[in-house]
Amino acid sequence: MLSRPEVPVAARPAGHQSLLAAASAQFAERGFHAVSIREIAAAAGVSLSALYHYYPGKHALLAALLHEGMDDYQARCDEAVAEAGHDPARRLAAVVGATVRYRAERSEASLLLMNEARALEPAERERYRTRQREASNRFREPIDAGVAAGIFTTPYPDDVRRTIIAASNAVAQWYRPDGPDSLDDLVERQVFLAYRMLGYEPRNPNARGAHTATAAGRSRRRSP
Amino acid sequence: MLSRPEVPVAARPAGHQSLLAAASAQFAERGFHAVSIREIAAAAGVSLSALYHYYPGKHALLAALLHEGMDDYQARCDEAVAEAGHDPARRLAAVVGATVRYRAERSEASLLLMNEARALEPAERERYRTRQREASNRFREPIDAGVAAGIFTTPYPDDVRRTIIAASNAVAQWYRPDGPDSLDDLVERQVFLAYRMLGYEPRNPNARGAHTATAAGRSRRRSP
DNA sequence: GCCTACTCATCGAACGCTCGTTAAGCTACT
DNA sequence: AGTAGCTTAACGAGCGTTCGATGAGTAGGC
Repeated sequence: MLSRPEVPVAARPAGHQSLLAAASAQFAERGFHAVSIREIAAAAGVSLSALYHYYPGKHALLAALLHEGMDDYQARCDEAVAEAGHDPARRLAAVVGATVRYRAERSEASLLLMNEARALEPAERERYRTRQREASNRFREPIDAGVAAGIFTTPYPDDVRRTIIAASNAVAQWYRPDGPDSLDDLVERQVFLAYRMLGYEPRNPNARGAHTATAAGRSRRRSP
Repeated sequence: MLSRPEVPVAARPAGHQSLLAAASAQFAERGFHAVSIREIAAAAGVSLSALYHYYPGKHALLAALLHEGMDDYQARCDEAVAEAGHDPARRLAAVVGATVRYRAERSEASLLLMNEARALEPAERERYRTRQREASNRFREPIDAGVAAGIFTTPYPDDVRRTIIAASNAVAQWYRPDGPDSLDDLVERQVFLAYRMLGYEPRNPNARGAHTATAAGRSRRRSP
């Protein structure tokens, strides 16, 4: 269906893999320009020039990390939205759930996606910004649909959308998987607050998680 | 009252002033490590060494910008909270209003405060992180007070607090003073959404801006 | 009233180091 | 034989920082 194949990754040499892991960790923590390729290579346990075997330069390595992270996030959103059906409230809950989960489970990649795009070279940055806009539109669509259908009664849908996005993204900065918070509960609370801001009244508000995600969405694995 | 004097700044030489302005602009747009001190000096119209007349190095320049921005933000918060009295709802509205206004009016400084702290050297970074925690506690205090008093009925005060902070901070990234949005209206909507999430019912919800800020807070100038 | 001493604000030139990048070569497998 | 997956060694550019000098302003002693 999509242009991206389903299985073919895996066969990445260990050096390549550890290079990506080291670069992702360092870029996310300290920022693209603060990290030298010598530090990345050392952390990955390979030589400086291994990087140039896989990428034409430092910027291309960053671009690869960003696009790969974005691919992953988009795939998760696609899956969640597909399960959600056509009800705007459920569609929005699916996007919020997928986003919060990605920010929490892949916080390193999330920090990269959110903070390091400005280090890309202009052409690549423009391509990436387009993908970011698409991601932001995933929230806009169900909100506008719900407002048009009259089930979301907020007078300020744009402000609500921006607030929901900001809150979901912020998860990458504070959530710790070893903390007291269960991720499922966090998603549920985020959706609850989103509904509150939208002025949405779920039909059976007492059913735990009725509008957050399906069981399949909660304990997710990429391959069955 | 405070240890900071009221008038003595002003007498900063033109070179110093333009150095700070250039550094702030460049650091905010491209990040600390992406900008060389030669670029800053060139943009400021002074020589490289002028920087070393005022600061012991590049990192100290960043630290000065961050602390000065934080001083400014804290002073605005102090003023707004002092005007708000003791009602938790009004106190929270004052903090949200001061924050949103600062993020909108001083978006360059805000981006610096939010994104560039990680470039500080460890000791200075720790000092700065403490100030950030203090700023975050300005939201916690009125929320907890309102919950304790029973006027905020949300079951999730921590999530609401994080969402309010994230939404207020995000203003620095999207608000444009030449856009269609009036800043006063934006503040009002942000406070409205905060109240919604908190489950707070203002006594006269139709009074425009009744709970956002006083007229003095809306059209503010530092000196009378 | 003027010389002296000193500080402030700024400059140009250089230093040593680290950066991203390149070139050339070496295994080990297919 | 050829390619995939690296290696060591070097290059030039640009980095943050340092040094010493210069001119303008200014306060104090005579």
